[in-house]
Amino acid sequence: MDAALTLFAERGYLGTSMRDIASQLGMRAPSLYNHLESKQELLQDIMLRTMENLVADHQMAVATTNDVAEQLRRAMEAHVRYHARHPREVRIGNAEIWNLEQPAQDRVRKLRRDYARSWQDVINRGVDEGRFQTPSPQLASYAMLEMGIGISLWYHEGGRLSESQLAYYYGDMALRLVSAESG
Amino acid sequence: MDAALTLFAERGYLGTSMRDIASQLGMRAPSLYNHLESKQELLQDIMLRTMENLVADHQMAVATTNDVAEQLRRAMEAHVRYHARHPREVRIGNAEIWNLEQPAQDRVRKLRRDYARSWQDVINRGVDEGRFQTPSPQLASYAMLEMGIGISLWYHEGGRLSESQLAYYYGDMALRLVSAESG
DNA sequence: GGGACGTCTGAACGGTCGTTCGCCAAGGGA
DNA sequence: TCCCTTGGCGAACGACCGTTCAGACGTCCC
Repeated sequence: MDAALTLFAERGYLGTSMRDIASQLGMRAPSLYNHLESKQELLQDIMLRTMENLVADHQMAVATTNDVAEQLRRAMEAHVRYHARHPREVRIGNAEIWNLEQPAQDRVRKLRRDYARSWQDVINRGVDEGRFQTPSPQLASYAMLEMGIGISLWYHEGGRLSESQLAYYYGDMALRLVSAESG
Repeated sequence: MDAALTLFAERGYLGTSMRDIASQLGMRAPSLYNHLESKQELLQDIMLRTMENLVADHQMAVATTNDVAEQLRRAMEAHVRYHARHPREVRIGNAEIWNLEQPAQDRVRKLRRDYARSWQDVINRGVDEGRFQTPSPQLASYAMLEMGIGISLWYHEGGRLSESQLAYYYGDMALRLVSAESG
């Protein structure tokens, strides 16, 4: 539900009441229960869908080439584009894991772990092939993941930089981080 | 208050009740009001103190040298060390701005802006001196700031990397990001 | 026309929240 | 000994929370 996305992103899960969401839709709170089970279900749907889409975009991006430097660039571009396009989802995803009840919380954590591991695999392969150079592939991957997250906080569509410029610059920075020649 | 720090960091400001905090101290909630004005006062104290200390550490680090590459390295090291040493404060600082009432919220935002601007100044100077190379000094500064924030989420003292190793590696990555020769 | 269905609603539920109040025990200065 | 301060406490406050429920309305098929 779009209204919930906006409100959760702005005020947080606990800071948003069912009455708030309903009022955004011109209804009263009880009416919501004709369309959903509970507030928690809303959060779980949002977070699971968000992580699954992110991972899907990532895998698609990595699969489009065999050149490891190009893989890293495209992974970063997909990462950045996703964060620029879905800032509300990402903000919720990063802030509200603790408010997710089990077993959904563990499912999201597993998706995150898989995502991080896939990044490390790319970097490790680059190091093995002698294309990348870094003191710690793990730290490099963490840094790259984090770099994208901030985008969801300040990027908005009409800004100085287009989404494509943003993606290109961040892809560039990812390659610099491991001292790679740009693809 | 140390108990509030831990609880706010774990469950969030809205997810923590005065009864929770009191119970962590072996008291009942009303007793807390002998020592503080309100729950909001707790949050404001934590966040203002945190940002002021971070800025102070940063300015101290940058002032210790005139070489711009070394300034960038030391700024990143101070940034990383602060996030590794004060994970609870940083987590709260990043998650709870929206729960800060005015005028404290604007004060914190201003401190953040000043901090970010100081990073951009260093990078811009490096570019002007021909020591750094980057398509966008602003994006580079955002990326560096973000890189540190994640540390507060996963670093703990007994981990595989010591705080000093962490600081060194991240300083290294900051210089790589702007393609600078290490100091 | 009539009943079944989907949807919105006011009222209300039990619970938790931040905070206030009046009371009580302990301790120290006179 | 008396008094005053300090700090902790049970009870209680009004507000708000997520959710339930019985009813009211409209729309469709028969």
